[in-house]
Order: sequence, then structure tokens, then C-alpha cells
Amino acid sequence: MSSPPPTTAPTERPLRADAQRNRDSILAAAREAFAEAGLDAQMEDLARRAGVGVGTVYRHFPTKEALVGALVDDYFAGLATEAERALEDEAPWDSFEGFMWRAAERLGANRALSEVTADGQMREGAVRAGLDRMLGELIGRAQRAGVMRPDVSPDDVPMIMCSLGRVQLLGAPGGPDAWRRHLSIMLDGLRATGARPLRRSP
Amino acid sequence: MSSPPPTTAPTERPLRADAQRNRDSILAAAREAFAEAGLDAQMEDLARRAGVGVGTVYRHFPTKEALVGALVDDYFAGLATEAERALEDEAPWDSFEGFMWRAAERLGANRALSEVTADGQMREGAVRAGLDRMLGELIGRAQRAGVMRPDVSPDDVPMIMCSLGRVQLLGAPGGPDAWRRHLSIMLDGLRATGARPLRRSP
DNA sequence: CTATAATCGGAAGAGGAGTTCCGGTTCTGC
DNA sequence: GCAGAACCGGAACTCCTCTTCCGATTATAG
Repeated sequence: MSSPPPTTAPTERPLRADAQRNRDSILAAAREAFAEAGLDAQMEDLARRAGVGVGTVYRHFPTKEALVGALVDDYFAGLATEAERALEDEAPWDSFEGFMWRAAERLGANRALSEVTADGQMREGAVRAGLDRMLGELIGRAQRAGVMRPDVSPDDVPMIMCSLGRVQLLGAPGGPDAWRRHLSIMLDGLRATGARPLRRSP
Repeated sequence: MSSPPPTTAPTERPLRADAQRNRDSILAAAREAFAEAGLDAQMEDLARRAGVGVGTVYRHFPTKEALVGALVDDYFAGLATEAERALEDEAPWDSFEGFMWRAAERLGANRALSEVTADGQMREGAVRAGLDRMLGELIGRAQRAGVMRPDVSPDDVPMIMCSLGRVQLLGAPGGPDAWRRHLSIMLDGLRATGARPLRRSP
């Protein structure tokens, strides 16, 4: 995960065939397990899904956190792709909005991701993926076109995604699609139309 | 907590003087500990703050969860007061907005509350406090006056508070006041001005 | 003041989840 | 085909925190 096919750092010599196969199984199993159970997914369950022993999991990933890290990296790699795609679209508002919807969709696809949105780990991942720059461009473009309120900052995006993650974990009211309402309202708040100055302190 | 001065159910005979004193200390300590450390606060630390042994804590509250429950009840009692206050204010939008700000302020005052917003426990608490009815009134009033988009539902409020709770736990970007920006944007999205229909599915 | 019942304190118990360890097994280069 | 390195499996270990237990202590009734 996070690197091309061989899934091995370029400087190291390639894994033994069986080891490589196991590593791939483990990553796939981790994705599944964390997607379903969130961060509470247990290493033993994960190992069982991958068809290996826990020891083998630990041979490939030193800690549980490292496995989550792989997921996070994956997520941001996907976001970077979406951001590039959005930048190709010239429509100043729609490209931004489209990005937000797709990012939220990806976030919601894995429970562990939604749970982890408040962690510092996430922000580092975003930086690594070069998202900051692209987000800034997306937002700046919309603002110059006058369709987004001028006081929105790129930092607002992680904040919004973080809150969306929480709503995605929510059960009852609004059902599993409540987050769509949430994002919808939020986007309206970000538009230039009728917005009042953002409030910063009481 | 949750009941008037004697802090004892009316049907039981009063606690022994020392027991009552300890119970109060424990509640105060719990508030402090959970406010600072969130749900991770440990029973032993909490007992130390209260100046009693853990056994004494468990004599008064059967589980850790029961203690958190007391906090939650407190929170909703406070919200109910705020809602009544808001209903006395005739201004259809400002009364609603004022309620939201005050509710968020209370939520942010205790880390454990922010953490627990996604739990079902919370929703029961809200019902118990009769918040649903008052919220419905607050929202209906604003909608009839044409200052709030007509497709907002009372269920959106817990959703918004839940997401705010998450933002309040956030560290870096935006600083500790990021949630104010968040709520500010959200409120703009809820206004009638320039809103587009809420999106429910992709 | 004394008897007694309620209460206290904190050491020990219980359970759960991540991590380590090492004998046994399986590849890979020669 | 063989030797040796690399890898595997999963039982055992560690750590952590909630909860229980019971002898010692303290408040209240008579």
C-alpha cells in the first residue's frame, strides 16, 4: 500500500515470494477489518482474515498503528488524485464541491478513517500527499471567481472533513446518509451568497 | 448532579453524613477529571482527586459509565434551561442562533462530552430533558418567519452538535476556536438566504 | 457510651488487547 | 538436492484499567 505494485521500498532487496504474498493478504485483510470494525478491529481477527498468524502480521508491520498508517496513506493518495482531477475541471465552484463530495465518500467508506480524522497522523498524511497546495488553488480559484466567501481558508477543509467523519459514525437520526445533509448545509455556508463574516471568538 | 441539593432520590432515606460528603466530592472530581482528560480519565485518578479510595467511588456509582451518565444528564439539564431561555426571546433567528452558540459552549467545556456526542446515550439524555419539543418549536418559529430554510429538521441539531464536538477535540489547524468558524459557517448554511435544496443521496 | 450497621480504602482480581518469542517450516542460491 | 537464511504460527507474556472484596473505621440510635 502507498507504493506501486511490488509494495517494497526500492532500496531493499525484494521479499521472498511467500512473504510478499502474505504482506499483500495482510494489507487487504487490514482494509477490510478496519473498514468494518473501525480502530477497534483486533490484530488477531485481522490475522485470521489474512490467513496468517499474528506473528506474521508483526513481522511486516511493527505495530497496529503502522497498519492504520498504511490505510491513511492510501486515503490521502486517493484524495490527491481527486484533487488533481478537480483542478482540471475549470468550473470554479463545481470543481471544489465535487472534490468535497468525493473526499467525503472515500472517508465514509472506511470506519477507521472516519474515527481517526481528529488525529495528528491525518494531517501529516495530507502534507505528504501535497494536498495543501492543491486545496489552496481550488479555494483561491473559487474565491477569485466570487462564488466562495473570501474568508474561507484551506485549513477549513480538514476541519470540515473531520466533522463529517464524526457524522458518518452516527447512527439513528438522519440515517446513514445524514452526512450528506451535513455537507450540503456546510457547502451552502461556504458559498458567497448571503454569507456573513465568520465568527472567531465569543 | 441531576437532582436538587440533597442529591438523593426522594424515596430513599438520606445518606450518612460522611457518605453524602464523599458523594459530592466524587461528582466534583469526576467533572474535573473528565473535563480535562476526556473519557480516558481513570477511576483511580478520579478517586484521588476526590480524596477517597476507588472502592468508595464504586459504592456510589456502579460503573464508570454511570459517572459519565451523570455528566451527560447535567449537560442536558443545562441545555434545557438554555432552550427555555431561547424560547422567551421572540426574535425568530437570533433565539435559535443564540441557543446553538450556548449549547456549543457548554459542550466544549468538557472534553468527555465532546467525545461522547456520537453515543446513543446522548440522544436518550436529550429526550429525557424534553429538548426535542423545544428545538422543534425554535426551528418551526424561524421557518415560519422565513429566516430559516424550510427543509431543516430538528434532527439536524444533534447532528450538528455531534460534529461540533469533534471539531472541539481538534488540535492544530484553526486553533482551539476552530469550532466557532465551523458553527458560523453551518449557521449560514441553515439560513434561508441563497440556500439550495439539501442533498440526500449521491 | 456502646452496639451495630453503614461506609471506607486500597490491595488484589479479572479480562482484554497489543506484542514478543522461538521451535518448526519453507524458500532460494549453489 | 542441500544448506542456510528467511519466514511462519500461535501460545505465552505484558501492560493497563475497570471492578470486586473484605477487614478496618466511623457515624448514628438508644
